[in-house]
Amino acid sequence: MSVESREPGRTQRADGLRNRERLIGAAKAGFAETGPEVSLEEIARRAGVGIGTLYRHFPTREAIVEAVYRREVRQLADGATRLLGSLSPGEALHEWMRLFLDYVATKRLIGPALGSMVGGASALYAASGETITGAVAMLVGRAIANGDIRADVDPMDVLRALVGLSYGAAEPGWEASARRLIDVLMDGLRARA
Amino acid sequence: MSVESREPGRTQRADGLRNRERLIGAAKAGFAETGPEVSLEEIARRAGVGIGTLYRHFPTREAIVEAVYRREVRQLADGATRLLGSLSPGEALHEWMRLFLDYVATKRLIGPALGSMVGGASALYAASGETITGAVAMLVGRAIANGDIRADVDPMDVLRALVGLSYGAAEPGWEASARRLIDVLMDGLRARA
DNA sequence: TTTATATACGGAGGGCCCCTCCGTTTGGCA
DNA sequence: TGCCAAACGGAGGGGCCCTCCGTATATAAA
Repeated sequence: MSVESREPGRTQRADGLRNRERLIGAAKAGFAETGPEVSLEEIARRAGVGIGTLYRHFPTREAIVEAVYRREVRQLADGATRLLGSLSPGEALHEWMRLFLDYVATKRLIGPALGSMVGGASALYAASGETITGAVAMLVGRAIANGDIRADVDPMDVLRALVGLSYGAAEPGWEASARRLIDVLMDGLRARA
Repeated sequence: MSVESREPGRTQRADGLRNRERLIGAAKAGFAETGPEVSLEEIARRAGVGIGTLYRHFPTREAIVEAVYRREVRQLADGATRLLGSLSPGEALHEWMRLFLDYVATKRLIGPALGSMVGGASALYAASGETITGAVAMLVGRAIANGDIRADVDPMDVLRALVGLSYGAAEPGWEASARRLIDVLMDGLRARA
């Protein structure tokens, strides 16, 4: 927050930016491997950074949790554009659905840690919902326009399917199963010859 | 557990029993005043007991949380019998409903701390549900038999009403409001002349 | 009553964590 | 190249969890 929008008192130093990114990455890895209770000192260690640096960038635990979440949402949305740049629209949609699974895993890991944010968390989730809706609409639209998938597909249906797949994330083996189901879903979406 | 059912290798010492009770009491007070994250050392301090003693009686945090919960349920159930011994059945029911509020508060405070018990927690809750169902059935039955309340009252309806009152426990002022509503409910239940 | 001993007690101490504070280093502009 | 705000790192105070073990005592047997 405070670091994101800085008035030009000087400039944002490159090392500061780098460490910030490292910390977010380390936090994500820590959540994935240790769970939501991973210690802040552990995150700093993983990032190869002093504990003081962590606290300067993220004054509270929630701050860093939120940062991880934001970055994940952004990467998911950016992923749509990126994939459309290098793959056929149909393939891009397919690949993006796989990306979505990773996002779900993150959300699940991070949700608990966000519990204390009371009101703020729901606003955060709401904003991310819009971002994702936009991304899926774009992907589906392009895929239809290109004739890769059936023309009567509602983007929201695709999103609902993905959300549906997310129930029961947590059980072991969930991700493998979800990936298979995504392949099936994609087959079903494809335009018939 | 291990302490509850002891084979007669010797006897359960009186001081041990006393401290166990003190610890449960202190834990309840701690949950009420500090919340579910109250530290075990704080509980021991409140009980006027060394930390070692706490750990001997309750090897894990869950163990003491569960003990508080069990005691609360038992007191609620025993309360029904006790109240019936000293008051008219109608008054006993009225007073017992007030007791129920205290139980709800405890459950709310303790529920989060039970999160880690995974399967065990639901079994614990289920057992307590039966205990409470029995108590309310007895109270209502006696009150009807005595002509204190209308004869067409289903005990489960009373229980449902009480559970309904419990929604929104957490907001400040909830308990006072719930107590007033219990008076209203009791008026409604009373047999007409 | 006295004694023996299983039972119970208490708290020091090791390890980890949170968070602050401040002396040191360094990136970037002039 | 030199300056200095920006950024760094980690020691240190305080807390919590949990174990371990020497000490005290309730109780049953003598």
